[in-house]
Amino acid sequence: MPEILEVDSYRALAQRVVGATITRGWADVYLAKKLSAPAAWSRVVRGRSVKSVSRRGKLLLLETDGVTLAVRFGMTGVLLLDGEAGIEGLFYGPHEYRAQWLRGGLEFADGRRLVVHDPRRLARFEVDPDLGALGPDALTLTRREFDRVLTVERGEGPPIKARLLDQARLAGVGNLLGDEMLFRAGLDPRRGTATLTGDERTRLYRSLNQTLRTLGRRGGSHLGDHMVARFAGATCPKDGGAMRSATIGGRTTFWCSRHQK
DNA sequence: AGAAAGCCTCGGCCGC
DNA sequence: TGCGGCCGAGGCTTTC
Repeated sequence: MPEILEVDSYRALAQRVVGATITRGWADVYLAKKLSAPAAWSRVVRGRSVKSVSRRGKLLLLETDGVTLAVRFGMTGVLLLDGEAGIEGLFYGPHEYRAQWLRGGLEFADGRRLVVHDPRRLARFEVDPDLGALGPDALTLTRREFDRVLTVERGEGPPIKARLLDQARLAGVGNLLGDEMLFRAGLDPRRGTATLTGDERTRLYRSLNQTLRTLGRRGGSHLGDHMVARFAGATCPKDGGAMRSATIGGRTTFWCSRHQK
């Protein structure tokens, strides 16, 4: 579930530990998969103090004196601070938290605990992540940056949906946000990226911003207008057209056959 | 039983 | 025809 909006709320939660000193860190073998060894996390984090907290796309960043600690949340990761969730609830998966699904975290000198709850174990800890591998952040994307996101080297380029999900080009948009912004922009997700006209690019840029603001206000990536029609045989809530679905960019995609051209 | 909102790797093939 | 890089498929993992 975590797309950029959820991770941004995790960031806001984690902001509260700025200034705190880490006394202990732990991680299970999955959470530590990108590290040299499972024990590396404990070793690296001990004694560090948190200088600042930020986010790049779906990656949460904790700057400490010396290293940058990062968290990827995968599909079901949630950040908890002393049992308080960074978000309201999960769309998929359980709507409850279980101790057995706490996969790792940090403990501070003041007694607080920041932990990752992740039933499906696709969340990952990282140390000094390569931020160069990520495109510009979707929440602060300028029009100029967006035009670069849509720049294609050859031919028609990938389907526009696939390009929006490509974290190396644009950081933060996941499957649900991608579908919602295309739904609002009235664009067929299968369209080759380079086939978009100037007007369509403008429409999509506005839709991206509007989608992020609106769903941010509503409280999550799963609260988009097209969500009620995310099943086989659904009818478009906007114009009653038949909804279609296919795998695009590796993810299940839904769109309206009538107003998304 | 099948599909799931993320990410990573690999192999095929596209276009120069 | 050769090559680099792009792009999609598949896998990971567990749950409902």
